[in-house]
Amino acid sequence: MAGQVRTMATGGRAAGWKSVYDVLSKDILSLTLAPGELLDEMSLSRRFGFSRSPIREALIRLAGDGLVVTLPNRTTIVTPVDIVQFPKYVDALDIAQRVNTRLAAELRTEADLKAIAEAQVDFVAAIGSGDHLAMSGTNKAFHMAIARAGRNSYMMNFYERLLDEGRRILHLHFDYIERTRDGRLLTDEHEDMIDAIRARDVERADRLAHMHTRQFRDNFLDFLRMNYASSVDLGTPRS
Amino acid sequence: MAGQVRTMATGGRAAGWKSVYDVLSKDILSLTLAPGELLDEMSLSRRFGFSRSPIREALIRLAGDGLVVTLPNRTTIVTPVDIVQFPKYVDALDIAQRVNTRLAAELRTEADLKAIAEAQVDFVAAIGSGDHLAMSGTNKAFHMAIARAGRNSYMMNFYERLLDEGRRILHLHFDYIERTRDGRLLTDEHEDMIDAIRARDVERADRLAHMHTRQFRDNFLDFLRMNYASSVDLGTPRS
DNA sequence: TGTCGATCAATTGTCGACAATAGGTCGACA
DNA sequence: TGTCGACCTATTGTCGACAATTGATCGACA
Repeated sequence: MAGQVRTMATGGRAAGWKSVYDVLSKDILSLTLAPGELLDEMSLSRRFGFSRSPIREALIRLAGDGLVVTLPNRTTIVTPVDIVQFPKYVDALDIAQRVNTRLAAELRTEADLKAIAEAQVDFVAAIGSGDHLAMSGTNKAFHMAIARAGRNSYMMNFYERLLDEGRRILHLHFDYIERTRDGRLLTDEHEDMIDAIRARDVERADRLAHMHTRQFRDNFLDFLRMNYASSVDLGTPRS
Repeated sequence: MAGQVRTMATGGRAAGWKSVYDVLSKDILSLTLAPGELLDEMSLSRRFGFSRSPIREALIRLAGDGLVVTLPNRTTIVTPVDIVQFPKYVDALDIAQRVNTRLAAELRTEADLKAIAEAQVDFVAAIGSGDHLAMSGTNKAFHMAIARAGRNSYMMNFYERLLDEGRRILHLHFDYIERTRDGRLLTDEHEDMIDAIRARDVERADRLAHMHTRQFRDNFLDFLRMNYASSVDLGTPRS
């Protein structure tokens, strides 16, 4: 490490583990730390300039969030993105997205609408900036604002966890989305959802949420279907 | 503390935090450790006979599970049972129960059915034993066997977290249930669910799951409605 | 060449000490 | 009597050291 990152955290105690947690969380969500990558305490201790205790505490908290995997006497790893589980992920996201968006259409206040609209403005700005981490972060913030309007913390927490996994999946194929979608990234769908919530149209909100999940799924499947490699003629295999 | 509980854990390292985690987890779920109760590291260190590090690690893991609340520089507390949120909890449990039970009816194998049936046998035995912790534990295990048959780990994890909270709520009113239900505790409903899953009757499984949630809700609301106090005549308030 | 046991180094889990924090108590003052 | 500041104590957060674990390497042997 060329230099230590000894973050001067604002606020008092717990500045150790929290600063480590925040940085690692961001790095994992943005795929700066790749799925499966090793996170050993000694390296992190040298990198952040804290002793191993706050490092360990940050890692345990990240494990609680599902972002890393810790096993006894083993080096912690960044949680792998399990593509085989993608269909299960999509099914769960669909449920969470539909329930939270329905609840928002049912229970929203004027203040909620304002917050959702502001989150969408931030999202559109992030799209313009080209900053992938900001894009995935403001997308999540938009959906969290909707979930907040739905007023069920259990459903919201479930949704948040799924959205975080979705952020990592998004980062796997941002380049692809930008090339094939003129960088649009589903902004129209967000606007439609806002309209349905404003109109208290629960069924429409549900349908839009469902379509939103399907779009996300189809984007990723298209990405997986893509063949990046140059055409290489290996000849016809002999049987 | 009259004597130390220095548990001789099987297996190697991580025996420190894990044994603390297991004991505290059980105590919290059974309400032996009451909601809101303080868990200070020094006392736990003396109680379990470990230094504070594994205690802290266990507490951070318990916080990740939602069983305790840790804040910087504050003594950790057992997560309160928030009765105001009970309706939100029931709505979320309803979704999770229905989705997992539907999926089980759709995707179950013969091995799944066997596992579910065995879990129900354990549950019935626990009812007979009168051991509240075993009753709530085997009830959870029954529903987890169903969720396993549904094959969506995201929905299963969500359900598990809700069932754990439900265990604590169950422990709040076990005596009441036993007095008013002849200790039956919904065993017939479990059998009906097994039948629907065996028959791959997805819609019936869904309905039964929904009724199961409603029954749980109604039991608890009846319990809250009960007046335990002896009748005390304070006279008619003067306006 | 493959297998096994011994050794070593780098990690992880825990220990106890030190420093920082927060709440309670006490005395002074208005 | 209520408020404020100083002091004290018991906690929490972090430190660095020690012991345990694990994987890699090496040498011996068949």
